[in-house]
Amino acid sequence: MKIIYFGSSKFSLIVLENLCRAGFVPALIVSQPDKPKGRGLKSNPTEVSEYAQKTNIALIKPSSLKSGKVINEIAGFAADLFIIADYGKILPKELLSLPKIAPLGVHPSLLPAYRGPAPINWALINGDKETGVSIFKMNEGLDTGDVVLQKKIPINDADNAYTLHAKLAIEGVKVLIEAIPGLKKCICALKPQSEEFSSFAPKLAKEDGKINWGTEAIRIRNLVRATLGWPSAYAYYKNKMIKIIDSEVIFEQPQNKPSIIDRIDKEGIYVSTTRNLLKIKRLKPQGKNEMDAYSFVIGHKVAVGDKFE
RNA sequence: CGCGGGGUGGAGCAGCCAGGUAGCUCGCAAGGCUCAUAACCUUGAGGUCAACGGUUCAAAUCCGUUCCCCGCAA
Repeated sequence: MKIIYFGSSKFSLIVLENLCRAGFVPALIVSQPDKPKGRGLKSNPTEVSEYAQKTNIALIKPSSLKSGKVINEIAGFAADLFIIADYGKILPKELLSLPKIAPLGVHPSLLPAYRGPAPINWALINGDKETGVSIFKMNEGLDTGDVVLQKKIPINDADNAYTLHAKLAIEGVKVLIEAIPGLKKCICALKPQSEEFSSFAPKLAKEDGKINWGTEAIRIRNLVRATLGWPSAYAYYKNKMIKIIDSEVIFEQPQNKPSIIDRIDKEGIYVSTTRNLLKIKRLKPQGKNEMDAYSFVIGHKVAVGDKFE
């Protein structure tokens, strides 16, 4: 079984690692070109590229998949299967027809729900109780191909963007491996996705992390766990940006207007919302390391009645 | 060389601009008060003020260099 793997992100890396561990080592890895990121804007390889270099698997990072040169190079591998997980670009028709069996996508949602780049985050923002992974036959659309196999995964109360990413990536590989043996047979009998029930999960913007205090505590907490890592749920305290790392809903009626600090103890800072209190447990002030909410209180003389914005 | 914040006892901060015996809140230890306590009172331990060099009678503080952490931006 000759596999070509397309991927870029952390999610993709976990899928790739587990795939290799299971014995499906790709003949070629295709990732996004190095991009300037981080402090100093240095050009850095994607996590998948790094892995390829570390393990000495052939790697290409084309800036475009449409050039004849790139297509020829990929065609030269005569692959049986493409596996595409969070690659970041749509594959053109010429490429999709190359693999002998099929181009397979791994997507961390129950398609046709949450098509697009940020399905995990949006499932958390919306407070969903379950999500899942889908293995589908890639076509020219954005996560619109016929579904081969799906698995539902419950979302626990303790889950956040990190844990759910990891969980879905690991489950995704399992389902993928399960799907491979019977592929040839089932690939022609697939049913198309229902357009009627489809939804789109757009990429998150910095602004999506901004906390709106004029809502229920539960929704703010969902935002906190959904955006952990990036872009992070944030608010302003005395004109400084504070990212909320960990929070909890306290089922008590707030004594103050939304965004006012209702109570403080060693466990955290309790902020009023339109319904219930939001307990901030860990946070990260602008330019500082992450810390317990109480440490922040101690160093910054935070008082009951102070306001977040 | 993209822009910016920061490195001060275990934690979070003040002090730096206008150099002159290291401070605050918390934690920790011991003692006290108390039926009792995470509450309160008293006492105490713990710091080469990131590193190196310079200026000075004197540097956490001024000047220079280096290392490390973080935010923005992507």
